Amino acid sequence: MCLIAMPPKPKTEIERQHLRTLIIDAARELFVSRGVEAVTMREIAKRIDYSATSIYHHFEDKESLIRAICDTDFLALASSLKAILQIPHPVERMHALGSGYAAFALSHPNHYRLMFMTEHPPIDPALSSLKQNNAEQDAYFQLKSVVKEVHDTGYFRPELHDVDLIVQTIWAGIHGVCSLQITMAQDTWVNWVDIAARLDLMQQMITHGLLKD
Amino acid sequence: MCLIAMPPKPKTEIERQHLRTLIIDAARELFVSRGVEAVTMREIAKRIDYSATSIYHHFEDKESLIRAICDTDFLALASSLKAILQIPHPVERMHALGSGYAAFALSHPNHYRLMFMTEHPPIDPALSSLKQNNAEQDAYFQLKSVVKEVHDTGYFRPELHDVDLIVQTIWAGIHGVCSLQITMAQDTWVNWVDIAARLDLMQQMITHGLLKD
DNA sequence: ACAGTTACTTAACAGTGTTAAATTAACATC
DNA sequence: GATGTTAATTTAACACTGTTAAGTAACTGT
Repeated sequence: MCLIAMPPKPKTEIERQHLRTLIIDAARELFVSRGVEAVTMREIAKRIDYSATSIYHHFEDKESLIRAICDTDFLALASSLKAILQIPHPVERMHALGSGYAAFALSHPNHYRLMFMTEHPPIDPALSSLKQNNAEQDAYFQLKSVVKEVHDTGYFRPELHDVDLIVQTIWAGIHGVCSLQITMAQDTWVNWVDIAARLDLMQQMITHGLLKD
Repeated sequence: MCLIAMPPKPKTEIERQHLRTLIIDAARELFVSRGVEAVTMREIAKRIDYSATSIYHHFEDKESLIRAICDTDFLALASSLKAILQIPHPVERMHALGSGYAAFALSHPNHYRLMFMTEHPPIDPALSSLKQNNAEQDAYFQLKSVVKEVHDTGYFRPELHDVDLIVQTIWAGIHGVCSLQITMAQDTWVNWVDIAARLDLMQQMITHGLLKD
């Protein structure tokens, strides 16, 4: 009987996975509530009653842990947008994707900050379980598909041809509203208008700015 | 004669200011080239041949130092836009302000990251030397003035009335392009189009989206 | 029964921002 | 001119960080 040190038995792969997700979940919860930098490895470990060192058995370093979380969050983002892909009219669908994306960003600000507002070392695709160009897992691809359809149907202004350019500009617009809200909403220098109104005007700007009259 | 310890004489206010700006300049240079988090207080001190501790005589902590730098950078941003305010036609001027802002962001990415992409504790206006609502010092005010003029001249779509809302949306658009570029340009997941083209389409989106046809 | 592997632990390292306790120099006063 | 005060700066130290080395206990295969 071991009361203090509680050591180990060789584990099955499934048990290893279990601890791995235990770490991820604890870390995510802490990261999300207080931000990545404020949370220490020791704290994550304490939360699941392990020593800090044991995290390093499952993740190379803190950055890897962060990216593992990002990975599942990219998936979560794409999943949260899946239902929208059912909307029949492509322009409506494009609009709804923007709103859905913003809803994700604003309701998971710390996830979002991690995913799109902090620089990460270049991704080793081998380590990521995410499938690029997959409508279930790749949010960029989801938007690109819709934009392509809107383009093919001839709704865009005639001078607009580069689908990637259009996608990246729409993305930038929505991202701009969300990221400004996340970092600067507390700032008193600016007299901030309601976020819903800002998002709405951005959407108008996107439609009026890109679509034929 | 003191060779090693080189200690102090009571300094005049002007000499104090001198060391203060010495610290700021050294810190800025390091921050800008490698980012805030990567630079240590000891390193800044070594750069100007002082001990780390002496920085704390001039700045309460690292965050204060960072904000002092931000402060001068906000001023630099507004200054860099001053010439644009001479452009006679308000719509042209609005467009040029967007380009000028983006040029600043993209040529000083680490300043920009500090100014608009990282959360700071709420500003104590007493500690800031910046004058709000001043055309020489407040970039938000600069844009707002132009937008107001465009609005008063009746160029905006008739349904657009809230000047702050318009300003914040234009800002979000340009900021979105710039911040996405700064954090994600290295990301290989997305097939990035040339930044100039993205900026250009955003500007088109702004004009077509907000102005009367 | 014994080695080897696995899963973990404690201890330690090198570094961080920051603070307390000297140290030294110039000034003001007697 | 000695003396005490004050200001500027230093070295030493603290509490903490991510991370690594070295150890330990339990299970496995032989």
